[in-house]
Amino acid sequence: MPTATDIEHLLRGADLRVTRPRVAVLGAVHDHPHADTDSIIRVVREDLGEVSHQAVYDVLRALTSAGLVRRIQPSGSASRYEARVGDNHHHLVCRSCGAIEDVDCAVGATPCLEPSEDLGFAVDEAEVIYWALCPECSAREPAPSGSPRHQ
Amino acid sequence: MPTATDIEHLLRGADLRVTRPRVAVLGAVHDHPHADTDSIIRVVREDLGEVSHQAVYDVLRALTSAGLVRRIQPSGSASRYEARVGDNHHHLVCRSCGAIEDVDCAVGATPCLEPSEDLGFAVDEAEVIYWALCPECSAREPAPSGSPRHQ
DNA sequence: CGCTGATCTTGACTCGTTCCAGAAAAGTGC
DNA sequence: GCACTTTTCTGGAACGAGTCAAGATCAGCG
Repeated sequence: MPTATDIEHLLRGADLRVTRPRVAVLGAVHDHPHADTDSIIRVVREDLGEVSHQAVYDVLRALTSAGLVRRIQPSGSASRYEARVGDNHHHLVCRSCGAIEDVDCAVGATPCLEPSEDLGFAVDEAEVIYWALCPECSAREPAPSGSPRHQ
Repeated sequence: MPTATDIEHLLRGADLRVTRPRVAVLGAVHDHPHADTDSIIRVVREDLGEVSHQAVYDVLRALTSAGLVRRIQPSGSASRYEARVGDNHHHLVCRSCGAIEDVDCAVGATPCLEPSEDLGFAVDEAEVIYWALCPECSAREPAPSGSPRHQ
């Protein structure tokens, strides 16, 4: 939970101008990991009053390409963002309700970053998604028989 | 490359009615691994003449939930489908051109299907994507400086 | 052959996201 | 503080991927 000043430093460190929308968005992403764009817009507006959705999209793009946030797009749901970057952790995603949890890399420090054969590709990231049913959902619909609906 | 009859058997084996669109779609997925929905529609139409996009979407959904094809959705690109199912292999995806290659699981037979801590989630699949630059693209734009555009 | 429910067609529609352009506002370096 | 540049705002409009709904058609069964 970085303070407003921490966030300011983060922005400056990434050569980004410090603006109120940026501080608010980055703060929102820190406070609500895995939030989708819509929730972020809502949180930011609670904080600042009216902010155009356009601005939020712009800011999220800027932060993403500066590497301050990471964008994740699990199948069939809108983009989500998280501020935990740099460490390479993975995600548990519930097929039913879409809940997302962080998990540390199963294999080790420099984890799964190496496919068995790289075919000449220059790999820079390994993204792992564990598809699952979260405890609540597996209680509700015990056997994910047939086809799990994860739209 | 299964023949039309093979495909028919596959469909029947999965308790699916054998219709011309289904045969064509399943054939197309076999012939064009990692094709997106649009390309599949195009291929199917070359084969059968007019087919509604709706039908193709329906068929792909049916095939996916029957387990005859697998749906993959790398962040920021449309759904793609492949007919190689059952073995759990992973994908190399080029950030620049979107090319996809199969790679076998790096870790072993029952591979990455276990996060370090599962938080009570019932994991049924681990999806691994290696983000990379393919040989052609890394020749073209040597240093992927700044933010790779992979929209 | 004829029924029946599964499948396909048609066309409109939602959703999340991006693009546009000009004007206003705000951050930064001097 | 000022000028310069970037960012944001307004309010569109446009986009692609995917979905919905109603009716027509077809596969598979007896």
